[in-house]
This record gives sequence, C-alpha cells and structure tokens, in this order.
Amino acid sequence: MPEPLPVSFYLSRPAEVARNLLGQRLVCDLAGQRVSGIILETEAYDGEEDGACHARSGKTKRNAPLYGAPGYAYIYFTYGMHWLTNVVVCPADYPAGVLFRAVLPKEGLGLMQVRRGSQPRRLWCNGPAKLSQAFGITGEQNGLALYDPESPLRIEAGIPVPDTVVKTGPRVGIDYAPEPWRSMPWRFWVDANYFLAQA
DNA sequence: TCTTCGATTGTCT
DNA sequence: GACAATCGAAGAA
Repeated sequence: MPEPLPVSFYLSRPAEVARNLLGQRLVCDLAGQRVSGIILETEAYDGEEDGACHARSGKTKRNAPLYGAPGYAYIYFTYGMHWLTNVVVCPADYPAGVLFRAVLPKEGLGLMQVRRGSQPRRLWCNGPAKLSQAFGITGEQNGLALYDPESPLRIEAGIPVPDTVVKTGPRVGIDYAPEPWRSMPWRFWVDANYFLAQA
C-alpha cells in the first residue's frame, strides 16, 4: 500500500503546491471500495489578500478549515447542489488552499460510473463538482487528514509531471474578484493524454 | 430577518 | 451561447 504524500508537501506556496499536485493520486475509500484518479487540474487560493479566495473577508464558520493545519481537506457546498474538494496548504493561520478541478479515473471505475449517472467516462471527473460526486465526497469528509494512511480520503504519490506538459492560466469562475487576482495564472493542468501514453 | 449570490453543471435553443 | 436548478453562507438592514 503506497504511503500518502507527507505533510511537508503542503507547506510550500499555494501555486507551487497546486503545480506539484499534478500527477499525484487522489484516493477515496468509502462504501468499502477504493476509488482513485490521477490529478489533472488544480487551482491555488492564496491568503486573505487574494480577492478570489474564500478567506478574502476574513475567517468565517465556512472557511475556518483554511486557517487550520496544512494537509487537511476543505470541502464546501455551493450552488445549492455541489460539493467542491480542496486541500489546505501553508502553515496554520495562513488561509490558503488548492482546489481539485479534474482527475483521470483509475480505480473504482464501476462505482464512479454509477455515481455519475452512467455518463461517458471522460465526463466523470472533468470538473470540481463532478469529481467530488464520482468519488462520493461530501461535507462528511470535510476536515480529514489527506496525509494520514488511515484516512478514507488521501493523496498518494503518482507520476512525476515535467514542466513541458504543464499548462497554466487564470482561475475559473471568479469574475467577482478584482485585479490582479482575477488574472493570476494560478490554474494548472495537464492533458490526460500524457498519462494515457504512460504504459 | 431579508437579500444576494456562488471556486458549477446539465439542458435547451 | 443562454439559463435554470437549488440552498446555505455571508453581508446588509
């Protein structure tokens, strides 16, 4: 059984952690079945100064996990129907996190298909709320330690990703944010074909 | 207490 | 490309 990534992995600057999470494996053990996928897309949210971060207006009941220790899950409900999954980064008291926007399904495909309503496989995990649904992630998993081997939700080492295949751009769905935050290139992604080509 | 709106998705035109 | 779904958190009153 592979060990999860260590807590130290989450201590770097949010954008750096977001970049380094590409290629790693998101794992979820619920319903007695292991579901996992290779992380393809992430976004970084960096502190109260970041006009797009949930912590932009200070600490609240909802964003409290962001102010906690690194390596923990920050999962929140939005649009009245969707759960979005993040991992808290940076030392405690500095509110920052990385949102998981897409993964490449690897294990537990049957369960994912059921949870995603039998849509085509390429549509199972190509969005932050979609992957949460495919993995069975809800508020129940909020606050879990992603570096704990005993945790039902965790992140394990995956396949290293060279800079040559990493793309960056502005974050999605944050038109309300003022500049320069709206345009910060804190969204990172890799084409799924890169991993499909790996034996 | 009231109002607004979201780190989205699926459907319809 | 436009827009409804759906509800709790956050901010205003």
